[in-house]
Amino acid sequence: MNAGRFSPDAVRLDDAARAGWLYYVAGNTQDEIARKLGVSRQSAQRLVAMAVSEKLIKVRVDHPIARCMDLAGALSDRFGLASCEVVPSDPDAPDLLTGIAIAAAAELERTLKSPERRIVSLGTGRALKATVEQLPRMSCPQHVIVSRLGNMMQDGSASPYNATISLAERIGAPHYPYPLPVLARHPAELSAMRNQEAVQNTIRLCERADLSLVGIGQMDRSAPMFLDGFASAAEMDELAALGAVGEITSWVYDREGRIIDCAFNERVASAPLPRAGERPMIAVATGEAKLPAIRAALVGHLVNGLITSEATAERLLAG
Amino acid sequence: MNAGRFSPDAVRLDDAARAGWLYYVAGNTQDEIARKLGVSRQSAQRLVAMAVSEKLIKVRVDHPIARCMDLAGALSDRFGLASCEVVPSDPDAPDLLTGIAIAAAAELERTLKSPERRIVSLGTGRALKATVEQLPRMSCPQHVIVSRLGNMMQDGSASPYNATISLAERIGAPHYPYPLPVLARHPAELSAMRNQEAVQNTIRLCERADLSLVGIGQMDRSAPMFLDGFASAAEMDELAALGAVGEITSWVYDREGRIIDCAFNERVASAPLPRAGERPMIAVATGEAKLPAIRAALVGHLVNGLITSEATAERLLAG
DNA sequence: CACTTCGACGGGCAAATACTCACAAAGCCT
DNA sequence: AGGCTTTGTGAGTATTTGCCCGTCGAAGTG
Repeated sequence: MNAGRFSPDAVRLDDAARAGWLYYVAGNTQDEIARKLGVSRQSAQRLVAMAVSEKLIKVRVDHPIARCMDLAGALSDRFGLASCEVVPSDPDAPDLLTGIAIAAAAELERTLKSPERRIVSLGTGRALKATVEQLPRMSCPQHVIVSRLGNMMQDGSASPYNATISLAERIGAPHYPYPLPVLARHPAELSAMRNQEAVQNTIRLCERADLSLVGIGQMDRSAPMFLDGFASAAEMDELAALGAVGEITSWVYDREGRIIDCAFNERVASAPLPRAGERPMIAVATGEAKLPAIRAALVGHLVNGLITSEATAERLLAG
Repeated sequence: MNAGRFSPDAVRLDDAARAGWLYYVAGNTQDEIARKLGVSRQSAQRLVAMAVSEKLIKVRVDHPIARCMDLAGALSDRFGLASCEVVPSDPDAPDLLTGIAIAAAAELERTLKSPERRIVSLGTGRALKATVEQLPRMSCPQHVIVSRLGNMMQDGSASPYNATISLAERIGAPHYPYPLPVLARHPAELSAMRNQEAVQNTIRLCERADLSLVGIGQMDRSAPMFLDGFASAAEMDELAALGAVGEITSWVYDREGRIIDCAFNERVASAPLPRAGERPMIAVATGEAKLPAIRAALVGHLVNGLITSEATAERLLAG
């Protein structure tokens, strides 16, 4: 028999383990445990509580979702997120948008269910488009949908993946498209544009949004920004040289999540991106290619929420 | 996305898992869960209850309870066991399988965690079935699961309590069902069966198993063997007259743990039971009714490991 | 199309559980 | 020894949980 074996502490811990076993495994009530161990009910409660606080009780949830919640918790801790959701990946198609779109739609739906007026601001992109498609039709004339960035290029042609209009249509809410192109031709033009009453108003709405959903764009040659023609190859190279790793509503940032001070960003007409606000600003993004962009956005607190896939969450934590 | 992924049931189960995680792992109250998931408190309660009833929640107590360790040590000494585990009993339900199933699952898990290939052989019975249910899902394609005995009666109907298939499914490992019925009709038939290539191969796997878990059957009128229809009342009487007190994978033995030389055993098709091998052969059994059967198995070194309950351990040592 | 059945929902309530507080016993320092 | 801190205890109370039951809507049926 070793020394500490019967020390008061050890005996008490044994009792705690026994109480914890009777409670969690055998399903007794604390009253029954008290009777069986011959102590008062309050003591039994304390023993059970001790078993928990001393980590004697290990609980695990045996469902794929559980792993996702573990990952979500870890991401929240690591990056100080107010909200984080991780969706199971299909191993064969880990970056399918459907999963995160469903999760993002659920988040959106919760906000829209409110009877009080809510302002929802949206970015653009495939992920958000898919999100809106997952939202059931509902009637919410009390809310307002506002776009955080323009819908067209300098030449007036419309950008695809505009989620604002579809969302507003789907839920029957008034909406505010962003009344500017994505990029101004030069900084001077931009400041003139910004003075317009409608623009000011829209930006104010964005600032007051009760929920904002944005996509995250990577900065390599598969960048949405490049593919959709908002930036030329030359511009992409230039940005890459400045350390750009990602963009949110066209604001280009570096690997620390700092909006880069450069010619391109000086032409970005989108609503300003507040750093780490109080209000939910949630990124909806997944995919190997977007990893550096997502990581930087989290590090720089450009967003305080994330909806992503299991595979991406794992990579984010590993890196 | 596979078919069932978004079926209503699956979604509900996901929510249940989520609720269970938030409740048991994250320590939320049901009210908080309700708010987070956007449902009423009552629904949250139902989800948590479902997570429990669907066995999504696994609890184990991580503490060597002194009394149980004493009993385990005493049993090991007395019967020369290589391993012995005693789990606390609930005084009002001393023979609950849950407790020993959790312990056996933990043992099994230790073996399965190995990156090298392991061969695990299993018997049948309620205890083993419960054990497999306690095992978390994991991915172990490197291991092999093999059954020590058949899964069906002479007429081809399947026996319940088959643990091999569930285990193999749960961990995604290849498995070898035992390619014979439990009993042959007569010894001649048996020796013909034994010559089959598949049978030889399966038996060899059993002999090389790195871990074997078996149940223990008593031989009175509550015998699993009798209740499940593998032996008639007449056969049971005959065996009792020959001094049978228990059976392991259908091999019937007497109170000294000797396999009885009799007509019944000559028809048993199960893999041979090596006496006191080097490799772990662990019995998972508890209950007043099984006492003589367990004691004899230990005395005769039919097994070299035991997982049982506190109450049973005490009785074994007392007798 | 009306009717029945079934399952889910949420309100309400009683039981179970967690927390607070005041007190007493035990260890500890001076 | 005496005061001090620490730790456990029981009583009382607030919170949380489990369950019953009436209601409602969807799906099935004649």
